[in-house]
Amino acid sequence: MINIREKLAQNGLKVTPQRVAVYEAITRLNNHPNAEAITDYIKRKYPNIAVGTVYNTLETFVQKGIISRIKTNGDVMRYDADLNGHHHLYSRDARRIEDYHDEELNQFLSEYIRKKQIPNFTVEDINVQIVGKFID
Amino acid sequence: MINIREKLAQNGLKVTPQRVAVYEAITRLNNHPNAEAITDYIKRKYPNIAVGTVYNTLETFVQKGIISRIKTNGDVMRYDADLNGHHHLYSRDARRIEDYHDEELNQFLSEYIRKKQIPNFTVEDINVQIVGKFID
DNA sequence: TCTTATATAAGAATAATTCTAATTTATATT
DNA sequence: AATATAAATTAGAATTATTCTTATATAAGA
Repeated sequence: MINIREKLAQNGLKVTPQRVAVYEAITRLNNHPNAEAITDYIKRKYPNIAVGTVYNTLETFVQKGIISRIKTNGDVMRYDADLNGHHHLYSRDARRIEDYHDEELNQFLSEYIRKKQIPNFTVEDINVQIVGKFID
Repeated sequence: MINIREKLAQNGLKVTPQRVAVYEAITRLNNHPNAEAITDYIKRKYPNIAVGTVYNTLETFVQKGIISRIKTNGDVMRYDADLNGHHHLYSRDARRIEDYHDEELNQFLSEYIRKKQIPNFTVEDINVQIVGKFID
């Protein structure tokens, strides 16, 4: 578990209650929330936060590598505080997104792609989206 | 190469010049265009097409499985007329997206995921996004 | 405590997409 | 070929997510 205050300081960012709140919202919600869900969550304790601040903060965090953005299919941008290389399970409509951790798969893919040598392209990250149906 | 007129008929869709134009724009542009690029392309020959029609048409095509939408990272929705299972290479900013065809990888992944049996999830599609730098 | 660069609030602006209602058209039927 | 009708298109208004602007407030170092 990351200490967000330290992380902010390490990145030369001021430690503000808004930033701490945004980070906590993402980890607490824990379901790849979008900006609106994050804002709503924060407003329960901190009703005056401006949406612009939430968007700014999210952008800053993504730039600094504190969180990541998740690519979706027709849905709005969503965010993830888990930075351990992992993949995602998507419902068809991408409304629901869950983590899929699989170290064996990570190993295989980076090795495979490294060997394959894609011409004119330097690989930085590999990302698997598994689309299907959640049963529950 | 698919005959779009037949494809429309097969799907119970009327064969209109707008629909044909949208499909042709996506195949001709061939670089995962967004709705704006598609509209601009069509307007050169067909200046009166309404943006709403382009959006409707894209949505209809996606529903019917005639084209696919591509998930991106902060960019707008983009479209692909190539339905042969393939993956994508993304630049960091996702401005540039290229196809990555690799049948061996497809084989491996579907086999791997099938064996792995993700609990409470039925896999329908697997999608690899390779993020990195294009060299050229 | 003071200074100042940085961050935030509030709301206006923008951009992508969707919606609405009137009109037109593709296709099935005569 | 003409007609009927369900479906599609147009034009522009509406909506929604996100970004921008500017004045004010604040964190952190001196």
